[in-house]
Amino acid sequence: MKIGELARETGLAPSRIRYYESLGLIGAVERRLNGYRSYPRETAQLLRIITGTQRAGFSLDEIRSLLPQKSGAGWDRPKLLTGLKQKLADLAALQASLAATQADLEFLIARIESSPPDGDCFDNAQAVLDDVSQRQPAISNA
Amino acid sequence: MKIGELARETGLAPSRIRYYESLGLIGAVERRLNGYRSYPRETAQLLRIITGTQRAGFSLDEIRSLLPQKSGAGWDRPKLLTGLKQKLADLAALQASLAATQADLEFLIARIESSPPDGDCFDNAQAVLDDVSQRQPAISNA
DNA sequence: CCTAAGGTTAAAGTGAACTTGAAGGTCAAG
DNA sequence: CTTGACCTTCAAGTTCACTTTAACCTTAGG
Repeated sequence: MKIGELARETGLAPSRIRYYESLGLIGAVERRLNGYRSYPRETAQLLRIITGTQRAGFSLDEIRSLLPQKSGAGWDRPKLLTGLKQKLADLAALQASLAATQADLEFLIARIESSPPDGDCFDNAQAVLDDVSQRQPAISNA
Repeated sequence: MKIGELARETGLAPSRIRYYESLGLIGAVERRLNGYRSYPRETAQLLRIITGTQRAGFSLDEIRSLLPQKSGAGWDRPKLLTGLKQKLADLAALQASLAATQADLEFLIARIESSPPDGDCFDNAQAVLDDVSQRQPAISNA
């Protein structure tokens, strides 16, 4: 699989894929005789995992630390497990924070929908904002 | 409340708070006679909402479009509601994607923990990676 | 053979989100 | 009345995550 095909399959720009490789996120890529990169099928999944983890709030540096290098000398299993479990905890925290944000949004929407249909001016806006502000901490901030 | 106190309370740098103001995220801030900014108590909550929404994957530009400007001429209620509901949908999608990532991680951890304690070398790593790659799409990519 | 589409590298450019620096004003304590 | 902590503005600097550009090579098709 050439880089263009992989790009089409994942929706990522070829430049982005090469960039990830340059950061060590993809490991060593096989080359054809002409110098073209040749990817195994799994790379698409790997890229999806990378972008997904990214959207979950992890930096590319953090992601690299999680991904085992195919080309590496070997794994440090305990270290890897610790890292993975840490990320799992992070993920849970992020999800909680997301849920809180979602609750905030839902509350805000309900408040607006149930407010008097005629009075849509400044005071109303202020009241809604105040209501939202009054709610519990909701979001745990790093 | 002066900017330093607000900074301490929220854990944000004063420069960051001024930056948000410059982007129109905080609206008009009251000033004392000496020119110092003076914040009402709610601002801390507002900042927490901003950072939380940010962590949920929204840009400051998007966040501004969601936040009503206290100083603005008025609200466009239908437009606001549409925007909020769109964000809610986005949030749900992001949560689903997070859950999938979490499932991936849990699967990976289980796989590593149950693998032969002696064979912790390259082949093992490759097998784990392949297993993970084989799982369902898991992450919906933008 | 020529062309168009796609591949290669290295280096420079971009946009978002901040931070830092310079140069200065304010204020309470000693 | 000076010192230190805090405030002000504005411009410039930084980091991250890419993209774009330039110069060049490869391959398939008419």
